[in-house]
Amino acid sequence: MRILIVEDQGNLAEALAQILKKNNYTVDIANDGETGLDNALSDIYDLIILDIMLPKIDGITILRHLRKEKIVTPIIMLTAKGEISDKVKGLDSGADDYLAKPFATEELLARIRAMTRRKGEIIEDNTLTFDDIQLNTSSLKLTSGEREVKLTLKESEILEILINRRNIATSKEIIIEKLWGFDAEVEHNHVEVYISFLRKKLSFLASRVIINTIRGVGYMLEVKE
Amino acid sequence: MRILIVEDQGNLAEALAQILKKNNYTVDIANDGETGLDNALSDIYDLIILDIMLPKIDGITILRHLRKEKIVTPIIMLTAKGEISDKVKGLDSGADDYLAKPFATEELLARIRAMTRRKGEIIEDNTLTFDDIQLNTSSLKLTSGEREVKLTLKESEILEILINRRNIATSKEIIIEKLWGFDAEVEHNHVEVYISFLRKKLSFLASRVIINTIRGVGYMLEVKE
DNA sequence: AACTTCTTTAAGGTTTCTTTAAGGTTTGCC
DNA sequence: GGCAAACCTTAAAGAAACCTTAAAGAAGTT
Repeated sequence: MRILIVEDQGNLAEALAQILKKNNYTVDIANDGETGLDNALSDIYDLIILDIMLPKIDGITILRHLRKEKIVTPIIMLTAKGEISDKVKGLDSGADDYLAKPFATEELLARIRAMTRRKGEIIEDNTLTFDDIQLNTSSLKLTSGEREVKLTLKESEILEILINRRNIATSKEIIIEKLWGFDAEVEHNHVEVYISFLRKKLSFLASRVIINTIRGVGYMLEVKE
Repeated sequence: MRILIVEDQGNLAEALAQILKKNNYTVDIANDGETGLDNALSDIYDLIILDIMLPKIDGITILRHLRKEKIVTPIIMLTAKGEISDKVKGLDSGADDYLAKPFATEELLARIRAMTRRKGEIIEDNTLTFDDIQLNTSSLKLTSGEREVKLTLKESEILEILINRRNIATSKEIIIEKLWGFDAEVEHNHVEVYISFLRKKLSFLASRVIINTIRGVGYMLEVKE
């Protein structure tokens, strides 16, 4: 799976590339609109991540050009926070999705997966299990025995991380990076609040699962007694 | 694994180099910004530790230059305590991490490991064993037979050092350096207090393991009888 | 526009860990 | 034995880290 990143901010492009490579994508970077368009025209990519503000040729123009050339590669547009009008322009011009900077790693990966999913592909079962709880990351429902609660998106994301890392403590920094992204100005207290919400819901479910605090290290799921 | 240290304070650079070499890294030192940049441009390093305040060329400039030259080696910036704006500048310019002086050896090593970790690496099992005790350095739980106690972060760090150096006495200075950093103003009594806590917990576990004092030298784990 | 739901902010409280400090004990040496 | 240095232990003060809650703010819906 080959992805092209068209982005002039070197550090952002690199960071992105790093993440994508870790997730087994092949990545190329173009630092300005001109090279970006050239590369994209080769039509060898499965996905293009395209910044709007670019030197030489801007993202919207590239997008229009590509669609005119009948290149239908899925495209995710990157836009600075708040540039809603850009969003509209992007979608109008045939972008498949857009993402505001700064964005959370997990969110980008989720969108890429959604975007590159082939039609007819088997729809996965989105259920994660840990001891007596089951989390459906798609419907955001958490179940234990006969009881069930709805989680919010952030609650579900945090629980998902904790379930996936079951045997290793997860620090607040890791959670913040996954949920809010790189340079997000998010306090530790955010995480604490959500952990508190999750604990309340777990206790409502009367589950044996508890979220254990390891002071100075992080959080970890455990089974009571 | 080859690391470049760019740092003008000779003693700090040497101390760092010592520690890294002990941990099986190959280390080069550059004493000013100019040599540092030259060396870094060779692109043979797996990691660069870069001080911000440097003669000739400062750290931030070096960093920008490297990123411009498409050198993506992970970089850890060193900053004097409290220079938060420097931190921001560093990350903005594409640094991967920063560390305030003075720093604890273990923290530096942990960050280096995190930074140089290859993708897809198996999540480690965080358990250290010595005779009849097992220490989980992630959950901070110490187990022996059926019994289990929770350790605090510092207790766990000290025990980890003792287990890793099982056949060699560990001085208070070494422990202080690893837990609090180089020039930390920490008394020997701190270590004594924690050793005392650990002994109490070991005895609660009814383990055969004891912490032996070697007067004038340090501490060492041993098995009773 | 009113409503609902989710997310963020903020404050105060609680718990736990770390540090301090002081008095006691052991050890080696003269 | 007497002394000093090194070490041990403990309680309590101090400092962090964490928890919880309520309410404000944002976003999306009807």
